[in-house]
Amino acid sequence: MAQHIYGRPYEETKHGPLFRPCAPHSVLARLGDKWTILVMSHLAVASGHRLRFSELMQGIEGITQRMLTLTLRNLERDGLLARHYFPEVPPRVEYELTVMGASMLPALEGFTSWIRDHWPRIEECRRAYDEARK
Amino acid sequence: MAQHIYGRPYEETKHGPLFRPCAPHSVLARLGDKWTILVMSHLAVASGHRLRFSELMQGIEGITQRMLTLTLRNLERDGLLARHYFPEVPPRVEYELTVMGASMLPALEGFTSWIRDHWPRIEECRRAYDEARK
DNA sequence: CGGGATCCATGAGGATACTG
DNA sequence: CAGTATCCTCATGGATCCCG
Repeated sequence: MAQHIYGRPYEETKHGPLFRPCAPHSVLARLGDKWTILVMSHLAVASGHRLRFSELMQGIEGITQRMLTLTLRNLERDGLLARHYFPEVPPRVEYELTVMGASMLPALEGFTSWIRDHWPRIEECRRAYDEARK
Repeated sequence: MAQHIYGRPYEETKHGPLFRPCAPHSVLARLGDKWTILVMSHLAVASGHRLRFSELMQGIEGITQRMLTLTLRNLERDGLLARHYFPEVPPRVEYELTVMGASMLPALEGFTSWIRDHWPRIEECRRAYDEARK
């Protein structure tokens, strides 16, 4: 029988619950990568007007051209980002969040605040753990 | 000046907002890995009684001993999981979520439901994107 | 039983150079 | 300006074997 806990599906077997890796996890995996949230946040702040490639680069400390390009392509592929290309000389490209993309960060806000509230304790636990095994 | 958007900090400069990679992101990165959520979910279902290493292995399809060990160690290090070791022969080890660990999945539930609601559309966007560039 | 140790394949991510 | 194209390093994760 299919069950859920906190939105995650599992099957109830005679040996106990059985969890499987599932496809939607790719969304969390993407969010967990190094630059995605920073790019989306920058676009969210700009909400209303689009941002150019160079503006995004300037606004995200340490990102390289390559990683910005890859991050933007992945977001575009998922339908979270719209890319507007103008074949002028020199070329101009503008980016903005789609409606779906704009709805994502607010949905994550509850968890973001959980992290903010618990981060000091987590850091403390890590230090204690590392210290005990040094 | 320090500002925030959806809980994420950034600095307002004369060239526009500036975002930096920040440490708490490691929590999201950990959640984005392959097994963490499945392990935590299994422990959450068992809430009230502890689970043994072998029970966790059985309940998570495809996980190897090595990855289960690594995932458990990381959770323990962050203070999300408690490990109880009994030096018998053969040895027995029991795991349970800490109070902080137990509070994490509920905090994530809002975003989990966002994923569930938007997943079909994301899949559709990916197919369309891949099709257009084939 | 619950790992640790080791080896290996893959992919993320960084540095640099080049281009339509 | 907004990328590609290469090359490189390192971390993640899988497979296998061994051990107290």
